[in-house]
Amino acid sequence: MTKKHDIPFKCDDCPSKGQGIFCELEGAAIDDVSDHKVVNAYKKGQTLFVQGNPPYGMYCVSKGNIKITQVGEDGKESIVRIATAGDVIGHRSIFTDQYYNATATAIEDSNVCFIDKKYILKLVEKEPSVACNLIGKLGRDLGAAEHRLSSFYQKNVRERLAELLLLLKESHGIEEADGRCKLNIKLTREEMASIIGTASETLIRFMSELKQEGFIEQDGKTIYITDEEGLLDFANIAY
Amino acid sequence: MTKKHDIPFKCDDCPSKGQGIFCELEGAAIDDVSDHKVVNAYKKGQTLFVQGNPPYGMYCVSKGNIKITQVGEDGKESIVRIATAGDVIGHRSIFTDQYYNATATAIEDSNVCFIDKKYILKLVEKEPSVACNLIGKLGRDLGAAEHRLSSFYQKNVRERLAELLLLLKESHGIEEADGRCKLNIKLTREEMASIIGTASETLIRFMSELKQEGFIEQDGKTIYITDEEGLLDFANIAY
DNA sequence: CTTATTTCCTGATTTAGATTATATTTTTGT
DNA sequence: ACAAAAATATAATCTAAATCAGGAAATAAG
Repeated sequence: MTKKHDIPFKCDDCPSKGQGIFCELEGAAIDDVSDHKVVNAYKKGQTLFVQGNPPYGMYCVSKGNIKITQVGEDGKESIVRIATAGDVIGHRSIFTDQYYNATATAIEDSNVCFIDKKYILKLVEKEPSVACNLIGKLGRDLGAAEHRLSSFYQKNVRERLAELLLLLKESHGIEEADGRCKLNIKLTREEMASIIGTASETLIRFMSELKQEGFIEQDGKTIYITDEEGLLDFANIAY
Repeated sequence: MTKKHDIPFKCDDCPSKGQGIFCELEGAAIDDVSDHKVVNAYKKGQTLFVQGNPPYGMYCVSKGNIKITQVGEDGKESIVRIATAGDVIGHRSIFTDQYYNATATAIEDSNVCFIDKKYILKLVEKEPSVACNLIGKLGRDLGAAEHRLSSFYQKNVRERLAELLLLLKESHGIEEADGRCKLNIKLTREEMASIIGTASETLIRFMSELKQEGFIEQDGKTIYITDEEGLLDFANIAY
């Protein structure tokens, strides 16, 4: 594995400051967190941790996007979650006392802080705001996972794709001057397919369809949403 | 809706004592919880709360089984989780400040305690053990949801059915004297189908297959697992 | 007890999407 | 800059599971 590069900075200077579970900590309290973390720079494709390994701490994304994947016996990869700036990863395993049941991989060059397990467990006991934010974060993630679960059964691939694009708009969308919305995340077709649980060929087919219908545009690997209403319609179509 | 029936008792006398998120509270602390709850008896089929409504508190199952479902535009129902004695329900919505995004329905006669929202929020700040147990509970639920998510894509219906039966054995299995394992939960075929995300006809077909193969037996609506190894094999089969 | 309703089961038919195959474009490494 | 590898794209075929259809059991209701 390529050696990851260390770049020290304080939580107070983090680009994702005010977004994560430490957002309510101030002064000495947040400096204390800074003193207990290590910042690592991961190149695209590098893994933070691997399914089956024991957790030694928690990760907090400062910059970039990390995919959380599960690999089946047959080698098929499913993306169960994507973590962005301000998100934590690996927290699940710490508090449930289980081995990692997923693998975390940087899908672009990212900065991620590592915080020791013991310190986090202590911090949650000491700082109710951290505990509450963590509960909230887990709660929203669980809500999202359960929503996707029912989508899987209740919707077909075209609808799930439209839903995915709208979700990515919420989480990574940037409104452009020309009225289009740029999705500020680069995913391969394979990765998009493994989020909505379909074959990449099928996903590509429906992406082409969406482009032809004029709902989305593409510039290299960057996707622009040009007609949100249309996508909403497309996502609801019942057969 | 049929009137639900109130039956007062203390947390210390709860059949699920020691299993839930309050398990580390003792003496005055647990009595304080008792003073802030109401015990309700729900008949089979009664709903605790409905998707879209605002949450006023949290539910803690004392006895019985509650299904958590999401209904799509087309009316299809997905069971996203089943809560048993010791489990909490509705906690997600309280801490994420969202409306309920699922409906909770008793699948058998059950006793469930209701705890006011304000009190719970205060308790989590005051009692680190409750916060940690809640984080652990959410973490395990999230892990289970994400596992099911990847199963959905990576496994076919027969494999998911075998997996479901093995999971039900873990959560509701009772070892019988004759070596069989009784699943102490009564689900309709429709409900089982909506857990693994398939049509009831398809589920019934594979259930018949499992019976013919001798992996399971049935007595009325009660399922017995007679060959766990066989099921494990059945769940792994790759085509 | 009899009827009605719901749940369970099995077979036939259809279809959404997986799989296979092949070509083109883009990215990566040297 | 160029070759090799990876990602994208489109079309043709195949299959797992949905849907449709009809009856048997089991439960509930009168």
